[in-house]
Amino acid sequence: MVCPDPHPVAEDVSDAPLRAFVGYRMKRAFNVLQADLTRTLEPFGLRMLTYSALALIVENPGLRPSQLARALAVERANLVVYVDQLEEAGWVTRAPAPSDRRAYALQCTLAGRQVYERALKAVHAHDKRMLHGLSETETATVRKALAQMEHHT
Amino acid sequence: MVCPDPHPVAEDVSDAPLRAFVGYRMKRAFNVLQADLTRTLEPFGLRMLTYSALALIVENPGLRPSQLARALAVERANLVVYVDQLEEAGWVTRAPAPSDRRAYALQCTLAGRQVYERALKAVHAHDKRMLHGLSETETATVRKALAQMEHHT
DNA sequence: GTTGATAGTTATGTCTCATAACAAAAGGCG
DNA sequence: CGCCTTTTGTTATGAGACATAACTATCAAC
Repeated sequence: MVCPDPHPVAEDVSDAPLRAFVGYRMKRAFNVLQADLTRTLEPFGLRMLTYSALALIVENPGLRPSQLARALAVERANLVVYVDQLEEAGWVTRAPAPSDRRAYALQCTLAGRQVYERALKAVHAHDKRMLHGLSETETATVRKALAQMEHHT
Repeated sequence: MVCPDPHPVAEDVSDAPLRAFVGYRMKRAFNVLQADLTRTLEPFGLRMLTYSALALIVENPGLRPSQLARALAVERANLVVYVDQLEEAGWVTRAPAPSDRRAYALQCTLAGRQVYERALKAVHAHDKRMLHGLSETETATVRKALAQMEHHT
């Protein structure tokens, strides 16, 4: 049974003229995804970029900030802040690089590895949530399409 | 013939651990798309959100800010700024709404309609660029997947 | 050694997005 | 009619992502 709205709300306007564009749909979908991922990471004290940085540090011990910035496609200037946060949390250390006195070798601590592994499980669950209802071939197509768009600069 | 790099650059680190997630790929792809769209709209004096707002005002003359905010999924507080910019550019007017003295009826001017129609062509070309290399069925799958992710809050 | 490029950092500014608070007006209800 | 809640547009404010310029220290090449 339909429950009539007691507060006559103003008519909803359609955004159909914008839905013609894949870019608009991506923006809307990404906003939803980002909100869900932020909620997913919040209990661990991580955000999208600090999680990404921590992941690459755990998987590539000893890498340097400039390498990390290139891998994540962020500016070195901004990466400083993310590494600062990871260091303040006690998850990452800046050790002197053996071959270059300008650079640091980024290492994760035991606590850093532990929080990463717990967060990794949550992020996997998040990703599965986002892809719910899509077949294997469909998700493969989406991955391929996104890769193509990314390299189509 | 391979040209040896005279400046021995630091080894590239892979972001493979993050590529497992569709969310990460979406972020990377959307950054590229957003940069291209920003360049596309810049000659018209428009940005992503002012273009979106203008599009819905042109296609739905007389709609009110609260309706527009709902359609675009942005907060009313932020929409004010976008409408301000469109009004200052002389593309949109805030006329008093006949039935509600709190609200405005948003109308586009002739200049607003003209800049919209020219920008629309450019945005269509941008969208086609972004989907280059994908078949009809593949783009249909991408649209379906994005719609599903969006409504999977 | 001098020069030019690179590493990390700091400061600054823009854009997107969210929230809180407010006055004016509308609508429901006794 | 008066009371109360909601809605509307708005302002102010803060967080977060992103870019750029400028600086010091170091490297690397000639």
